[in-house]
Amino acid sequence: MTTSRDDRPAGLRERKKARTRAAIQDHALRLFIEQGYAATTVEQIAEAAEVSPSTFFRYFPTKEETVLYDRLDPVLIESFLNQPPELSPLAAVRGALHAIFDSLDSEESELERARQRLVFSVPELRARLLDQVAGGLTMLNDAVAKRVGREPDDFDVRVWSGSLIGILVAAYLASIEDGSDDFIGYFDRALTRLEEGVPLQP
Amino acid sequence: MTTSRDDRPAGLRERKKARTRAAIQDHALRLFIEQGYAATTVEQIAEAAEVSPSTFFRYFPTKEETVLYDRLDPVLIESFLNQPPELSPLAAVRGALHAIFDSLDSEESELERARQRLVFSVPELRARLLDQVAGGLTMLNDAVAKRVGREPDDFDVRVWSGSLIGILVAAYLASIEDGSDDFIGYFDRALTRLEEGVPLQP
DNA sequence: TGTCTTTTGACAGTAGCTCTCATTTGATGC
DNA sequence: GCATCAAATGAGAGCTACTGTCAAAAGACA
Repeated sequence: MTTSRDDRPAGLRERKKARTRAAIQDHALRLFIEQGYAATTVEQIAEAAEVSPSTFFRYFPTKEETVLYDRLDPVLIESFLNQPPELSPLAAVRGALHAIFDSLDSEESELERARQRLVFSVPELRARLLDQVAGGLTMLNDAVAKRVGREPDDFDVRVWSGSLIGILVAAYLASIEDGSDDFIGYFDRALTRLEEGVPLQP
Repeated sequence: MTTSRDDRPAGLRERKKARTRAAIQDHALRLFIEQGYAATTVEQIAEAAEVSPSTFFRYFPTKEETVLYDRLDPVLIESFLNQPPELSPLAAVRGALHAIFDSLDSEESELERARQRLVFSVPELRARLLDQVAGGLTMLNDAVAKRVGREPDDFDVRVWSGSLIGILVAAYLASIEDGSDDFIGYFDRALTRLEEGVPLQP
């Protein structure tokens, strides 16, 4: 049997769980946008999703996590690792970014953008997001090391990965500040600068 | 009259406030190290510092802040801005880092290191630290822009600042992982790499 | 249908944090 | 010194995120 994507919904139990999880997350996001993050209590979310508060915490360890859980992250890493081996690390990064973000339909990317706006405007969430980014740095560093055939604790590799993440964050912030939706374009330009050795003439 | 450093303790009130603040922070740090961060309650800290819990929250908005408040941060920025104008941005960064960290006596830097270890081991604190780093990026970006005579939203400037911060964080993490105390040395090497255009050959 | 396992809800409890109000304590003019 | 005012403090009530326990409900499987 061949199911197109999310392979095998399996039992009723699993499907119900997935639905509950999605319901909680959706209602949470909606309420946060409508009334603000702090002003929305877990109890309200639970009620909206028609579960008890206890159940809420069985699905999400913290209120923050309903917003922070990023479905794209693991997909991005996987895509990076699957880029053709003859590509340079930087070209592979570029390829992975495009592969993922160009595949989102307009509804998905609109929701994703709403989520990002929320994360950036709530200090609490922003802080945890950055911690995730730092975690991503380790993963990226390992992947880069593998790709260029060096050790993960190689200093050049670490510095390179660090600059890459720093550049991406800076480009992302720039796109937000400019009010632009085209963060992929910003990423591209930033990657090109890194390719050129991060020049900076007065 | 010449007071050596912290100019004019002024009134009794001010001095008492400063003492209370320091007491809270010191006892908090001590208790965190002794019993762990989560296991230490605000009530315990308040009791140790001989103030009421209400007073604790008048001095620090959150429990986290007792650890996170970094006295070196504003000093670093100031030092960067005061570096001789003929230096390149990168040389100015190097100069500022050395100016500050080389001036710490052994007790100060030991305490600072204990604080850093704590911050890095508690996810909650680490997350907020990173948010501070992101805030620092904006300040750095503005300072760099001024230094090279460009606009703060200049893309090259942003990318450069981003890569610098990313590199410093990566170098810092590397020093921690290696168990080295010489993070200044790591910073230096990382800065040199940036100077060379962040090369990475396979 | 009956049994076993997972999921759920009710409830109680802890701790971070806010707010209010009365009391104390340092600053200041006389 | 003393009276007056502003700032600092403590006591206490209250909200909410989060944890842990236990019994009831619902799906899996025979």
